[in-house]
Amino acid sequence: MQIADIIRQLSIQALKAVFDIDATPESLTINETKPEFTGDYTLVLFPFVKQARKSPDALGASIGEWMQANAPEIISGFETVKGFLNLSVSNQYWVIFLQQQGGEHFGMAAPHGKKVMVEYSSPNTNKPLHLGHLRNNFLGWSVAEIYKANGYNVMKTCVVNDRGIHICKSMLAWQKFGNGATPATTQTKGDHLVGDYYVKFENELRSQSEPVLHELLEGRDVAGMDEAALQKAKLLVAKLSDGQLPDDKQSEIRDELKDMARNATPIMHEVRDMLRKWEQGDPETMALWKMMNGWVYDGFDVTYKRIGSNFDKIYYESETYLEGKQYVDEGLNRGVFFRKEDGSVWIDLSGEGLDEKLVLRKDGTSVYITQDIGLAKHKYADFPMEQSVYVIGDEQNYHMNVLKHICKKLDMPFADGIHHLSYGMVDLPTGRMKSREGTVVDADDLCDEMEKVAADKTAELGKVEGFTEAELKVLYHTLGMGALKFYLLRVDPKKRMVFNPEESIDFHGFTGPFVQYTYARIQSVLKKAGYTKETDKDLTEAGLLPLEREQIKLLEQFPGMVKQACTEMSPSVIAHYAFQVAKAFNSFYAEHSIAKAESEEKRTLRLEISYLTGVVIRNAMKLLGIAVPERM
RNA sequence: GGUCCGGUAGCUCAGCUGGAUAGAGCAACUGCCUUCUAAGCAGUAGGUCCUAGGUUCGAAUCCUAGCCGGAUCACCA
Repeated sequence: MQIADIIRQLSIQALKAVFDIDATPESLTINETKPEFTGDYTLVLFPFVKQARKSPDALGASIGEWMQANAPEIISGFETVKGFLNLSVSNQYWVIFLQQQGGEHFGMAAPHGKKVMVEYSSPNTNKPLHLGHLRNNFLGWSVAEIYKANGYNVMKTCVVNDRGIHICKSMLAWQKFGNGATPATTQTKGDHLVGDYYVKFENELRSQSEPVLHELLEGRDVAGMDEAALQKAKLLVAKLSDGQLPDDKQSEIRDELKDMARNATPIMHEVRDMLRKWEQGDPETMALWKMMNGWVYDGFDVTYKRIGSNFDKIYYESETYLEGKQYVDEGLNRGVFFRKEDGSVWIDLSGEGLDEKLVLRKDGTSVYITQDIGLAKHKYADFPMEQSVYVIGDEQNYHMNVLKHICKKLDMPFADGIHHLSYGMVDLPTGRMKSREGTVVDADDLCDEMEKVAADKTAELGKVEGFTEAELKVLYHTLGMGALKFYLLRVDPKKRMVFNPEESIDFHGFTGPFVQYTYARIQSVLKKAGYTKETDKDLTEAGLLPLEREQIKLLEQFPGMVKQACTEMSPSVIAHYAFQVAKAFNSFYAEHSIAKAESEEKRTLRLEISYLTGVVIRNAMKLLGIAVPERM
């Protein structure tokens, strides 16, 4: 049990014994004592002043005395200040903790058999990965590690969006403009090559749609548009030329016309044809699809390997997208869904504060949500988990809410365990990333840049001596990825965040390399001092200086942080904690000599503190997916 | 318009199940490398915690209203 919980228990016992007050653990406020007062943890007395019918000072004194008398091995002293009972934890407690609780796996809970699935990454096979995907990947990986550290059996999954009109766009453009180009002939990474053709498609579409839009605005008929659409377009144009509409309404109509024009272009007709052929299983189209997707997967493999991401199971949408339909029948039979006159199927979620939601089109084909229902069921069949975490951007909050409600209404056993780990978009200092303006930060480029900066800084500091070329390469990778991951994970996931390129490559302060540096420093000290673990030496008499005590206190909190990170599904908790530990150690290091301590007991004590700090940093960073170097 | 999320130092972010004088990092300024790694440490300066009410011993934190920013409310995925 952690010391904060022990103090909580003691407080409850004291209140009962001295004042006969029944307090619940939740009704107690226990904080760390502010540095300006003496003590380690503080019990807030105000809530009990009335019941005890004592002044805060008297109340605090009684409780403090009781604790000191009944748990002298834990509480060594107390002080009541203005309604706050500041409790000092005994040196003995801290030292015993340091010698006995520590170990290579400190902070990691034993397995308890509960299962959790974490779905993350979810790439499209028409574009390479970018900065937003990195936030997703790092979050997913880290949350999976955090669950493992809390004793869960974790299955990491990835759902690949490998079908649909957007995939066909790359395929069509390659057919039209590619001249048989392959990753090999062009020396281009497969995902980038395919992405390039996606861009080519969009460019072609733009140039084709401009004249069409012009025609529409002129009120002329456009080939390839059906009668109804044409009528609608004419109506919109008439509204526009009216000149009566406010600006925002006007631009809305312009956007709508633009869309219509885009859809009426020859190339959009072609791409829709291609999708139809794909759905019919046309051999030629399938072959093209398989070939190009293969290129993309080869490219993704390289990137995933580089960023240290992998999955236990990959689901391909092309294989699962038809599965949801069978549950529509089930839902209809049970009255969860209803059918409208046109044949479309809906669910009414107005009771849940949402709207009516379509689950099957009138032509009988499934929509996004239908596929997700099918996939959820499929996942559960593969891995009957208690919890299922979806790492998906916050623009899908509504969708995920709907999915959870539908699964609940269908009485799916995993429904209550569905959690949407919703994260905010990554913006640039200049605003949001826009592919049209070419401001998207490519994942591969970013990794290159980070490693290059790591190399430059290392060279600048003259720290390359004693490393082989191969070791340096590993080090640059460790540092570059550490900086990037830490930068993206230190922010609360649900918040939108700003990616400042200059700040992200900073290796000072609240950064990955700072924590990594502290770890390397510790290993260097331990190595030079010839450290070996000593558990039988009696250190309780050596006393604890303030910085020594602070450091042990911080380390003792690690298991609690691991738990908190899990309940909050927030790696940022770990990032902040890891930084705090590193920062405190550096102060301690600067103030006290470790290997040349004043006495043998102090030397042993400080080596133990250093060792456990190293363990905590390594384990905490591992939860973030960040490796730590033995030297740097 | 409905729903959800955010608004804390010049910038990026903690703190939000109510607790003591609101914290880090970056940027600025001052010091500290013949002693275990200076990618470090110590210090100075920097705040209407969006606004206005309310709840109470106590509010950045809870409630109400409003302001600003974002997302979403598709027979797209």
